[in-house]
Amino acid sequence: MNVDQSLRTAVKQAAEALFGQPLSAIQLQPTNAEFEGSHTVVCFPLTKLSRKGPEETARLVGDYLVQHAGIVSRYNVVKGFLNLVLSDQVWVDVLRAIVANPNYGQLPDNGQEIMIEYSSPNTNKPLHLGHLRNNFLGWSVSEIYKNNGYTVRKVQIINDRGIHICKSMAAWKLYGDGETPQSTNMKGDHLVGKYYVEFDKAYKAQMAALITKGASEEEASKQAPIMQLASDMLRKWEQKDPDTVSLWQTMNGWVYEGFSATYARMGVDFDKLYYESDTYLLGRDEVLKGVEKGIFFKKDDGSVWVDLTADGLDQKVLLRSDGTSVYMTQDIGTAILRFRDFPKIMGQVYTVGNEQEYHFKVLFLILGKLGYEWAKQCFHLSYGMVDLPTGKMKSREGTVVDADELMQEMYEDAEKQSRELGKLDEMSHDEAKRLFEMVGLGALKFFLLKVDPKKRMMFDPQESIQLQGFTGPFVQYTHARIRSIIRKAEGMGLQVSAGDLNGVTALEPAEREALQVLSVFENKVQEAAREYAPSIIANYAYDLAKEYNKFYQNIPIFNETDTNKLKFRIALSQSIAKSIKRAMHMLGIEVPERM
RNA sequence: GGUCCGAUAGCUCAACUGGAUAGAGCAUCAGCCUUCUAAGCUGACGGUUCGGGGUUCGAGUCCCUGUCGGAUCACCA
Repeated sequence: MNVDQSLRTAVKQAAEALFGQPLSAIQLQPTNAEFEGSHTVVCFPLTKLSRKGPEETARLVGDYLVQHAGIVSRYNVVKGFLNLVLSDQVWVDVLRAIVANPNYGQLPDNGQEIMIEYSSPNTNKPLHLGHLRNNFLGWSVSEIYKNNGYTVRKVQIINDRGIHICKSMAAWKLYGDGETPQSTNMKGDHLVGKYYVEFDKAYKAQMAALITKGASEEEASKQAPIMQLASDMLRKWEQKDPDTVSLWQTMNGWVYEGFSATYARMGVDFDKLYYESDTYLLGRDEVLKGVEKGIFFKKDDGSVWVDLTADGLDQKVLLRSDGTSVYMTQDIGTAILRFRDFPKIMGQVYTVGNEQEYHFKVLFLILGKLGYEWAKQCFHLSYGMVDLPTGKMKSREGTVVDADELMQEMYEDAEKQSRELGKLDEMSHDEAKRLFEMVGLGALKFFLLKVDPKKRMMFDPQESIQLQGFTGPFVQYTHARIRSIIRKAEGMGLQVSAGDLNGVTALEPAEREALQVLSVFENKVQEAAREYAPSIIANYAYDLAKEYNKFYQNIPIFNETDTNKLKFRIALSQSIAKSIKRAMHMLGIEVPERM
């Protein structure tokens, strides 16, 4: 039973009966903590129908609800706000329904399919903090959609082609001395990234030398030998020169090996990978077809453009004058290919930083112009940059926070803090290690996901390793506490099912309040999908844990001698633990049995 | 310069899409472990929601305007 729904219909009936007119929308909100009640009807909009003052209107509705709607036991009116107190029986029924539903928090299959893209790295350097926000967001939104009843296809596009990878290749060829991940004992992505940095160093030095010899900055940027080597490699790659392609394959292979280790530790995965090297030609074909159909136009130099001035944007290049693809071309091809591969998907979500908002605006417009209906169902999940206290992250200046290093630091810090707290007495070595991983990564993921994705956020390392307050470990700890209770109950032979929740008639305030928070879980799951916002789930998980801790602190469960009440409390605890676990899973965070 | 975001407690973030006296955490201070895990709980302190107008029963939220910060407007990706 859904309390909100019942209340809405009840208020609707009340309004019709009292004022003789149908009511389109009802404003129902949680009651402020300072007043008695759980639900509040905002009565100002009703005054137009009632032709009475807000307070009198509220009282009329309140009286009607107490008399006619079985679930409202009393009410109070503050200004135009009608605060409703539901009978405890209603709350017991709510818990009964939750206990009876093993999938509470997960909505039934809706038959719809959706594709979500995230990660999408370049293959010339390792993943960093920005990628972590991206991956955690994309993975979490996927889980949130699954919990809303969708079939989800998780994908990424790997930018494995282009000048950036040729830069690492050029530097390795010049200075690499045959180094491999095996010979250096380095992760492949880090090794390739090292040569990307080498390239930049050499490039800068060569440019400086040319400039002192009198070259302009632009000339120097093109004439630097190492850049010429990289450009040459790109040309050779496009001509499928065997040596170049082989080196490209080898170095990309190193990167993929490194990435898969990073993804494994991050706990993210994909249903299908797309490679730019496979899709850019399709994109070019589609663009050429568009030229034939008159959707795009060709300039005298042979370059192909789309005119978006009618949509308030500019003209945009789609093929260079030499016929090669640009970023946009590749994305057009990828999008089309994906809808061919997965014909049932209704739309696509692109998890990409907000610096690319313009790009996606243009992409979706172009796909629409090409006649693809699904273009309307494409959504750019645009998220803000992650800032450091020292300022913006810049790979060139070495101020990036490396993903692998950060995860390892979080692990070590979780270990250190756990030891200081003396939490490990009864734990095996393996269990302890799993716990550090859970807590370290949980802290990191929660920290990155608790903020509204749209907003730029600050990553303070000191704050991210906090285990107290509004953090992942706080929620994990609450779960472990509840599990401890459940174990004790099971040890006493107490198993609780929905049918056992009869004999309770009066609730403690702390019980009612915890139950109230528990009861809105599915609303939050829906809201999170609608907003593409894991932060809604993170905030909810925190609220739920916080509310449980209040209950835990106030009411000693096992002091209760009335078996009915005892069972009620255990059922409530159990349900909250399960909901915490499910909510945290939607964030990609595991919860421990003890900590 | 055009367009698009953002600005809320000392710091990091909320605020159910226009509702009540704007809430959490961190930090600071004061309490609570012989009772289910103190990674917890309870209190105190902390606000001209960037400034100025407007809309209405009601504005952090909507409109106008100014200030500050950021992104973007490439034959880069």
